[in-house]
Amino acid sequence: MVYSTENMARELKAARLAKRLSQRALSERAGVPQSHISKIERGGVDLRHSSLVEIARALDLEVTLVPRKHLAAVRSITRTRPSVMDEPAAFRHVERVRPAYSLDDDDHG
Amino acid sequence: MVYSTENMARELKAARLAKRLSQRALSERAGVPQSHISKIERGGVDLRHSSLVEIARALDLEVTLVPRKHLAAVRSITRTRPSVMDEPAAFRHVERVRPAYSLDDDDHG
DNA sequence: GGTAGTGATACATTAATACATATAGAATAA
DNA sequence: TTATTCTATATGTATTAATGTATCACTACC
Repeated sequence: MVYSTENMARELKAARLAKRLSQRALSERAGVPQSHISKIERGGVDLRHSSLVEIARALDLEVTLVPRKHLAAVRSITRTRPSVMDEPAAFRHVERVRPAYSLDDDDHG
Repeated sequence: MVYSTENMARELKAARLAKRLSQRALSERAGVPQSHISKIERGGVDLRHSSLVEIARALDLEVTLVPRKHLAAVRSITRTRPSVMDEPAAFRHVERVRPAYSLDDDDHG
């Protein structure tokens, strides 16, 4: 699976958890089956752009194109640090995720 | 075709033209057939995420998720502002003043 | 025990991307 | 004119996203 896909999957999952939504709740908001949400978050899907936008918006996120040279500045604005205790108990057993929307890039120069 | 797709198409085309690249030149950079670039820019394709990322990177752009509440701030950076590192070192200590949010925009919804 | 909520997974089906290759039309330059 | 460049378009094929439905394991709580 492509790096960009896995990375996006992590970001979406982190954003969902930060909003304390279950996959089913998100699936209703976004109009996508829960089974598909699951597959997406596990990195098993190379999302179509329109689908990504739909899901992102259901999470109050917008998909944007940022010039590379402005990436650091953008990251400094969008960085957040969700606390473990912000999550509902039901989610705490879930694998811990990194900060939402961190644009940590490695792959590809 | 979906709005988000058309909008992305416009942004990609604008970015390509800004870099003064032909579709063919971009297709070689991104490893995608020129015919596909054409279709994309005409809004006839709902790109997969990995494809979008490839093409965007060939244009020195990164696909990012931005929380809606930070959109205005991000746009004000992205708009056309030169990055800090483009300035002579001697000016970098000067506090940056933020112009009012520019209203010109081709949205994102 | 039972119930409810969560996420992962399976399956069949439909629809669409992505690709290679080729070509046509418009504009420009030699 | 000819040649070149750029964009739009067409055809055919393989891959796969997306959907609908359903089930299973696990956890938490009554």
